[in-house]
Amino acid sequence: MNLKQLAAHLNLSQTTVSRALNGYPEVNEQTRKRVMEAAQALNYAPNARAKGLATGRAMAIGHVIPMSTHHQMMNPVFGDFIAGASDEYVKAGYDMTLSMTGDRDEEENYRRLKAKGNVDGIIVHGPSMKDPRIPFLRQLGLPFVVHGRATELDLPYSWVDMNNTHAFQRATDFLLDLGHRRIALINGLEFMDFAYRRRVGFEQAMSARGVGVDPRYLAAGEMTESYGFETAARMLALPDRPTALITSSVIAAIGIRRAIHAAGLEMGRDVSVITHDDDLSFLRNGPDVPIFTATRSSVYEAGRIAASMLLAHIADPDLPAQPRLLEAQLIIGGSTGPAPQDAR
Amino acid sequence: MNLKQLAAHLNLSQTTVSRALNGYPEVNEQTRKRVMEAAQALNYAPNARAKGLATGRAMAIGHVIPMSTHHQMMNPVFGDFIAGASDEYVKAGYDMTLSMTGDRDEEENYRRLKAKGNVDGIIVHGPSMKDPRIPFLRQLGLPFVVHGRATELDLPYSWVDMNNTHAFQRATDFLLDLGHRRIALINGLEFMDFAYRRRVGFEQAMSARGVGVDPRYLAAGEMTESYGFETAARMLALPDRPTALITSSVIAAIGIRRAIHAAGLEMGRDVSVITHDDDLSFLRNGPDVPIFTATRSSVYEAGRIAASMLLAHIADPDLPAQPRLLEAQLIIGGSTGPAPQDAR
DNA sequence: GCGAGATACCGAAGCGCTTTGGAAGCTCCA
DNA sequence: TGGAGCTTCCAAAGCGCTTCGGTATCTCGC
Repeated sequence: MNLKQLAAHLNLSQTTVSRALNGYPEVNEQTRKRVMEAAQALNYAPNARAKGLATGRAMAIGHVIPMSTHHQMMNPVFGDFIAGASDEYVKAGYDMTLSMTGDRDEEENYRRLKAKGNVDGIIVHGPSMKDPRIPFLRQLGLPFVVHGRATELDLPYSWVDMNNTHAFQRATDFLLDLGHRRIALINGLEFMDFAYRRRVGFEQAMSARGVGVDPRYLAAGEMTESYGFETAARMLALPDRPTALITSSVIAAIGIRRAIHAAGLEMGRDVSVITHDDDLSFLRNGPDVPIFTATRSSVYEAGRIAASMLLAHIADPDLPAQPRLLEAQLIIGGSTGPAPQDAR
Repeated sequence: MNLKQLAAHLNLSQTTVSRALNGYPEVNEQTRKRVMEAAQALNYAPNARAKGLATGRAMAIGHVIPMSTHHQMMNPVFGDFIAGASDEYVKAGYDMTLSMTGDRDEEENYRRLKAKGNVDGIIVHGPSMKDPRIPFLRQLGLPFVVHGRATELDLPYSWVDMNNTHAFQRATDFLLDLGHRRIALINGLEFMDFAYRRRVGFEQAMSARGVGVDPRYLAAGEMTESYGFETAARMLALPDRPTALITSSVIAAIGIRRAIHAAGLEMGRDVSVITHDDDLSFLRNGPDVPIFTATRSSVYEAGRIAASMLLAHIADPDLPAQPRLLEAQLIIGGSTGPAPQDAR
């Protein structure tokens, strides 16, 4: 069933039917109703490709996920972000297309995406500190919004990011207030912008109190359970082991908890833990009393915001670049407590 | 840059340029080379919408994710599956589009997907035991492959699924061999086909040895960490607590581990645990010595297989429906051991 | 030296939609 | 009563590609 057939069936021209369906004013309300009903009954839906060809708009958004270390990065956060974005797209009648790219020929990839013309804009995931994709996309002229940002780039572009620095500053301050001094940071890979910023926040809080950062208490890696476990186990084996650990993800925190138990210690008493919590749908940090004290910021929400910003940019290409900084909550759970007396 | 311009630039007809680019034989090799080079230099890429309109093929696959309990289902497994599928699509030059649907008006959704014509086939995720989508899609005539299957449906259709029944049968047998008798199952939601099959496997193994299943040892719910924790905590508080637990996901298993520790017990000694392990990229079950004894089957691999099956169906619509059953490995980790003497 | 068969190219139609540029038919007032 | 001004509709062009149906040129065997 296509427009032509529908028009013939209604004894109307394609023009009129098209206009009736798209809400143009120059069509009689009765006619419109008749058209709508027929379309419904024959379950006609306009062919998206033809529509796109005629209008020059794809009505679709591309999400490009870099898979740096081959699939390692296909991380759990992504699902929730996508879900949030999708909710916005659905409302606006947009589709969502996914492409995973290796880091190789990334530019070529975006260029094709534009030339092929099946997206009207893209969301950039997982920016590094000086992400070359950002200047490239600006020059390419395809609307885009970055989830996160690139610290070392001084260009106007739209992004939505959590205030990583501030969140980790607060988390660190909280631990310092509890008397902790030997505080460790088990961070994500630090070429990723979010991880870099988190370390900065941590270090700022420490130096603001005149507390030194022991390099043995710093680690950065892929945020897996086993990375959390191994790193924490190593640190806890030190003669002057840290009394508190801050980490970047609940998954790593779970590994840390395991290491604490394995060392015969108790989390929240012997060793405090604060994690960042993306509020993932399948990894709730305890429904009522949170297991972990955490800096929390919903990545689902970030997805929604990024999507609606992008849609705004598409609707009005002259819209100036727009930054959007989300503050994390600091929620208190059972994983933190005052520093043990003997460690003060 | 479009075909017309490229053709003009080369002093050739659109026809010839098109044929040169698409590898048709009726074009001089020198001409083809010249065309290819010009296309590369001017970085021309054919407009996908126009191409689709002309060929009737979208060169894209749709993934439809049901979000039953509003986002709860946006589960961690999905990311890895998609990554696997994507690898196949890239090779074949296909794109991937995602749509998340509520359970409401699901049919309408698929119908639109077909009418809009921006996918050539779809992958169905998370089938329930009598999933209405399957008969509907068959009737709709859009090629599809199901990840999982619908036990109560007796229709030919293509699917790729893990042998859930057999995997859980083996896991149960393994525990029985270790002398366990009070074995609990903490399962996923049992209207989901995979969860149902896992319970069947469990029960079959138990009854084959004449061991009864205590209803207090059975639970089914959303596979979150806290569900694992709470359920296990409840069961472990029973006077005749289970000596072994089988569960459906590593995430739940992590919660179970926490409950075991919280009860002052040791996993692998006082209580054994076997989990199913989807071999997720961000949740490796211990790189060398697995933490959990597990039935393992890579969902990334399932994604690859499903995708390539679907592509085959698209290439040849007459291909008969094809089932594909993947066997899980039973890998031994540190979470299982002989049943405690006093429980035998 | 001529027709058959390759070879290498081209013109134009058509995919299903939107949208421009009218054109009927109607109302309504001078 | 006639034409200005609406309202309501339509024919046809065009979006960028593929592909059908040709055509011109060349090769080659007899």
